[in-house]
Amino acid sequence: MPELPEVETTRRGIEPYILKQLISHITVRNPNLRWPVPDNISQLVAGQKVHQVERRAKYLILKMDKGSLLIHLGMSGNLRILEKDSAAGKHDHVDIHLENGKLLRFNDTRRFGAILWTADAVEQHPLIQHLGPEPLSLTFTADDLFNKAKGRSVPIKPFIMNADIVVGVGNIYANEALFLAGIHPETISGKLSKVRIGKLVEAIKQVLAKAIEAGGTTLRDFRKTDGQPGYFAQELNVYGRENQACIHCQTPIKSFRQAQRASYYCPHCQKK
DNA sequence: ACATTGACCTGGGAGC
DNA sequence: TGCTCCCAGGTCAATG
Repeated sequence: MPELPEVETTRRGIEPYILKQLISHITVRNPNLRWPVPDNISQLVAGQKVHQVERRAKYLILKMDKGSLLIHLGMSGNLRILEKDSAAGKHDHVDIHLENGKLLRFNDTRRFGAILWTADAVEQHPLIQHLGPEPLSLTFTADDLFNKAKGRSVPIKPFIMNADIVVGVGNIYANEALFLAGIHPETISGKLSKVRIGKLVEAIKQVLAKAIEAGGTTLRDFRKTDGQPGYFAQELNVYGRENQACIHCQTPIKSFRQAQRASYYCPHCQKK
C-alpha cells in the first residue's frame, strides 16, 4: 500500500492524537508480521510518553522516553486512531493503547509490515542504518545521484527504487518520476548524463511533494487515518494506464515487467 | 561490490 | 458457483 507520501500522510494523521500522550499498554493479537513483534513489547513501552512522531524512509518512528517504536506498513498496512473499545477485525493485529482512552490500531492484511522496539538511537538500527538520503531533503541532489549511478549497470527504475540509493520511491512514484523526467525505465543508470539525472531528481521531489499534498494515492485499500482516501490517483500520468493515451502526445502508454514489478512508460516521451 | 531472483502473506479479479 | 492463476503500494536474504 504505502510509499513515502502514504506513510507521511499517515504520520500527519496520527501525530495530533499521540504526541505527548502516554502509552498504557499494547495488545498483540497476531505477532507474525515480517519480523515477530517482540513478545514483551507491552512491558517495553508501557508507561512511556511519545515525544516525537517521525518518518524515516517508509518507517514511522515513535520516539519515547527509553527508546523508539519502529513501525513499517509493508504493502498493506494502515494505522487508525479509534476509541479504546472498538471491535477488532480480522487483520487488526496490534493495538497501542493510550492513557487518554484512544488507541492506535495496526491493520495489515498481508503482514509484510513490522512493529519493533529499539532502545538505541534509531539511526544505528540495522534496518535504518544503510538507508540512503531522504528524497525531499537537501542532501538528495543531482551530484549525489549522478555519483552513485557512475559505473552502475542496473536499469534506472530499479536503481531509484533501491533504498540504499534514495529512500521512499516505490513502484508508483518511480514510474511517475521517470515519465516527468522523460527517461525510459530501462535506461542504464550509469549512462545517464548529469543533466538528465538532475531532471530525475527534481521529478522525484516534485511527484512526492504533490502526492503528499493530495494525501497520498488510494488505489485499493489505502485510507488516511480519518478513513478518507488520498486523491493523488487522479494525477497519475502512466501508472496503471496501459494502452491509454499519453497526456502529452497521445501515444498509448506501454507496460512491461521489470525486476518483477509493473513498469509503465510513454514510448514517445521517454527515451533511453 | 553488484545484479538478479525468491521469499514472505492475503485477497481480489479474470478466465474457464 | 467454484476452481486456478495472476496480480498487488515493500524489501530483505540468498544466489551467482
